[in-house]
Amino acid sequence: MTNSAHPQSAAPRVRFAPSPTGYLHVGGARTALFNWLFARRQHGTMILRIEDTDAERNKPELVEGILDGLRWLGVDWDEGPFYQSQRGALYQDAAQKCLAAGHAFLCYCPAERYVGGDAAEEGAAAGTVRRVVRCPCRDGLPAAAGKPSSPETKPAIRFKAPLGGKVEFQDAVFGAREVAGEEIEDFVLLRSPRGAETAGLPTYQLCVVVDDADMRITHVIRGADHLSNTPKQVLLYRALGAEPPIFAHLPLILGADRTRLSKRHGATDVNMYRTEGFLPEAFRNFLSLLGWSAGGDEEFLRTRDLIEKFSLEAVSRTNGVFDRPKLEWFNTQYLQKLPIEDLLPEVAAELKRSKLWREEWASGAGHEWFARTVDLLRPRIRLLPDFSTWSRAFFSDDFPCDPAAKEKFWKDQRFPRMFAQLADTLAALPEWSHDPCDHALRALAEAEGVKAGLLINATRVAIVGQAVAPPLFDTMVALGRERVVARLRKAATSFGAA
RNA sequence: GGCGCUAUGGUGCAAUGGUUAGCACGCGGCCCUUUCAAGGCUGAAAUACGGGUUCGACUCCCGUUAGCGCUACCA
Repeated sequence: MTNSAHPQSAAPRVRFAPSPTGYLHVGGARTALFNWLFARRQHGTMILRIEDTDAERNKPELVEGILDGLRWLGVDWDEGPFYQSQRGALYQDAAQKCLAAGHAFLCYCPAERYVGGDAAEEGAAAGTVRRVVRCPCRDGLPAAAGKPSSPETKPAIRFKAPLGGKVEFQDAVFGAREVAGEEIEDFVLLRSPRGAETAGLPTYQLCVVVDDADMRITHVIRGADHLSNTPKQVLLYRALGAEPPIFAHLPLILGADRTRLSKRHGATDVNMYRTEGFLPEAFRNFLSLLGWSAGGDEEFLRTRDLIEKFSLEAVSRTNGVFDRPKLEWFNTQYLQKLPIEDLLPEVAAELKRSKLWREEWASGAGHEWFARTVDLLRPRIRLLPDFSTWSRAFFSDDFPCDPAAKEKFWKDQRFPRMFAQLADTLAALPEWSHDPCDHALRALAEAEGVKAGLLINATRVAIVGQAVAPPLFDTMVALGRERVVARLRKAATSFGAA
């Protein structure tokens, strides 16, 4: 009984559904990115939904950080954000509907009767109950388990999982999936009320399905950690009279030791990468290649390329390691290869943060100078803040002189004299450009009987305060005659004297 | 424990059942050179193991091993 709203016939609708129990982590960001790439590629709709049903672990103040992370990543959304905490009636209705239709039952078991996870292992060893597969309450025997059913006992609502048969669904990444009905446990839909005033809160399984159905999500793209839970959700879709969407489970992102990525692997908060000064497009490129590839050998893929080439079918099924060195490589690639005008705003923002920015660089000749200087600097920059630290001497006269770099030259008393001499020569140059500076310095070096390279290195330290900088004469041109001459004169008097 | 997923160099990805198994990061060497980068060239480095199927297997099937996921009144 397919209707016109069948998942595959409509324009795709996808969603990213973080829960505000922490920051936006790398794995979530990758999930968000893939949803977004898919939506943009297919001209579909991207929806943002905040899954905040866990009243205890949920921290509303974290939502803004997650949204910031998404915005920085360049992931935008067409609908939402919706909050599950504000949609309670929908879940209550759905649970009642399941109950009325016989798809669910009231469970009077105390919550602590059944345990899972590690505790289950211990329980198994002790020969006690391991897990809920078939709850004794499902046949309408509230007290069947021998539990006290006092008038105060408030039931949970559990889904009545099938005793046999198969549950099938389609996964764009993992293929056609099939699970035996008896493998699925009687999972909770509505928690039993804790305390007299609290209504039973819905569980994740109920909320996702109700919302995904209500929001007409056609493709559920999420982490592979949800793969095993999907059959339960498929059952719920059917019970609610909805057609299940197509699923696409993404392989997990692991740390260097191949365990799940966590804080001890370093930064896992996307906003930390922003703070460190990665370019969002570089981060996006790197992230997109974790569990996906465009097919060929091309790796430098700008956002438009990613959108053009993205497909769920090309997503890998293998968990991948988050390789920070490669992320850094991507960043340097973007720093170098981006059209200069695309990079300038990021650099300007960095300089503003560091209070080094000057409005005259925003337009006209000042802007041209700014663009040329950034262009000169960028092959050596690794992270955005390097522009205001490592390259500080290019944007301010207030910069430190590296003592170690200075020490290499200050013992040689010829340098102060040569700096003074060079300053005079440069000041008198008819034209301020690379070659005249070059010739002037080499002529001086020859006259003084000093190797040109040595004088070049010393001069570099004199005018930018450090041994590492772009080629000297390009640096001179970028700094401008005024600054170079002034800094040389200052070095002439302060260099030898310590 | 049960159920499931996965397996190509250290890492991320390629390879219609037929390639000397390719690219990139990282690592080593060389070139360039005015410091440091960048760039160019280059080297080492992989199909987890065992059985099948096939003329031929990284590719298909089975088993083993390992890793991971799920197994919550978390999401």
